[in-house]
Amino acid sequence: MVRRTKAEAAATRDAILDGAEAVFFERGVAHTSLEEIARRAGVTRGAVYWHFRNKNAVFDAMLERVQLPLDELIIEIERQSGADPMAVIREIAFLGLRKLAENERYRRVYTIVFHRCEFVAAIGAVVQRRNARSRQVRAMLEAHFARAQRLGQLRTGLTPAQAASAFRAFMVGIHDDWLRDPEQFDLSAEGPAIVDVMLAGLSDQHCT
Amino acid sequence: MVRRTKAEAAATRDAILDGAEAVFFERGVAHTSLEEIARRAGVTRGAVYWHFRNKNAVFDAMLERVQLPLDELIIEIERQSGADPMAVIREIAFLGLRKLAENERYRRVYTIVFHRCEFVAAIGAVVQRRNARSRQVRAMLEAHFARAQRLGQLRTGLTPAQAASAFRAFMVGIHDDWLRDPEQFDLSAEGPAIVDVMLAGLSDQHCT
DNA sequence: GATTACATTCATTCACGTGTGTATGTATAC
DNA sequence: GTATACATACACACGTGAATGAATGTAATC
Repeated sequence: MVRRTKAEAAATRDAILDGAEAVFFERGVAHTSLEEIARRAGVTRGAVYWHFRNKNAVFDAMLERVQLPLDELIIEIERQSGADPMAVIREIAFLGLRKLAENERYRRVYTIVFHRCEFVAAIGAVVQRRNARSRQVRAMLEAHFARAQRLGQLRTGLTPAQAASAFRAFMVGIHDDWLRDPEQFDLSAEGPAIVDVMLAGLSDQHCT
Repeated sequence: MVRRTKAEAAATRDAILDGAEAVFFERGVAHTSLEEIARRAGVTRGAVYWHFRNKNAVFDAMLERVQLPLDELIIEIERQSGADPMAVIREIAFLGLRKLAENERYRRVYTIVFHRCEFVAAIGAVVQRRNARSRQVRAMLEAHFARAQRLGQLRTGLTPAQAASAFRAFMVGIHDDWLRDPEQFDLSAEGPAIVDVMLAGLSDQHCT
């Protein structure tokens, strides 16, 4: 069982990432060995070390598999409903919750990110990339809220930065809290109502 | 250096927990050895194994050191402002943020809980206790929001369960997001305003 | 288009370090 | 004198990373 065609090699690479996803989810990133990942993927550590430098690289690649498509979707949303900033915010929130509720891979990977790994200097590059991503998202949110403010849609007395902080905290919290115990409430059913609570807090109130 | 008085023994126990706190924070729970904890505490692994069964027991004890006082404070709050349910909610939120901003031990331990450990079956008891605690908090919140609803203080169309979910997500998110990068905004200064965004979303709107 | 030469894709093996749990030693408080 | 509060020592398992092997795809050559 050796030198395969390019397509077959790509398939084993994917199998390794699938295996990593499963084992990371079950045992946590730090507690899983490359041996377990390889076994789950039906290969040996040799294959893993061929495709990836070490466990961090596996983790990294596993993240990219779900983050890249999501980034593209967000860009798409921004282009479509670019006119109304609060609508963009709302769509992004709904998109996140829908992904969580419906896409198993997304749910599993983010469970790993939130509850099955340690964000520590040892995984270096991952942490830095995550922080960079984080600041990028924050900047995007602030820009939308600033536009909302100019349109009189932001609650009076609230700065765009504060709005961004509140919204981020809320979205991060939904992920963290719900993924910790998905049985605590029905995300598909209650999600939109819960998001609208946050949006109501952020929006200027018009009394009819 | 051996058999000490009871008070001295309790002091070394505390020193071990202090060391664990520091090393867990720096390297993550899974990546720290009892040897490192012992060294930081100025003792050997022998002392650690005498006071605790294993690393999980150390982690457990470290958590209790901050959770017990916090529980008592919340009980105190509930007794004082028992009349106004939304005021209780607000006080609890403020208390949490104040602890985060001011109490270094609280901040470090919760950084560990949120970003430096893996919640996986391997740490068994801790996970179960956390889930139990979680359901308990949720029940308390729902009770307060139910009372608020009867007083006409809850946003119309919102159920107490939804309100509890939204509030929990928000508070968890503040912890998760801010602790990941405390430099991203000034929690002491902006915290109250951000909390009030959430509360505004949860409250019924009175148009004057 | 068959052969040759080389690169790819893994499997296998080995050397090494590191952490754990326990057993044992020991001096002191009680 | 005995239980306590540690320090020391030991046996063991596990994981890593690199080195090596092996078999096949692929491309160049004739």
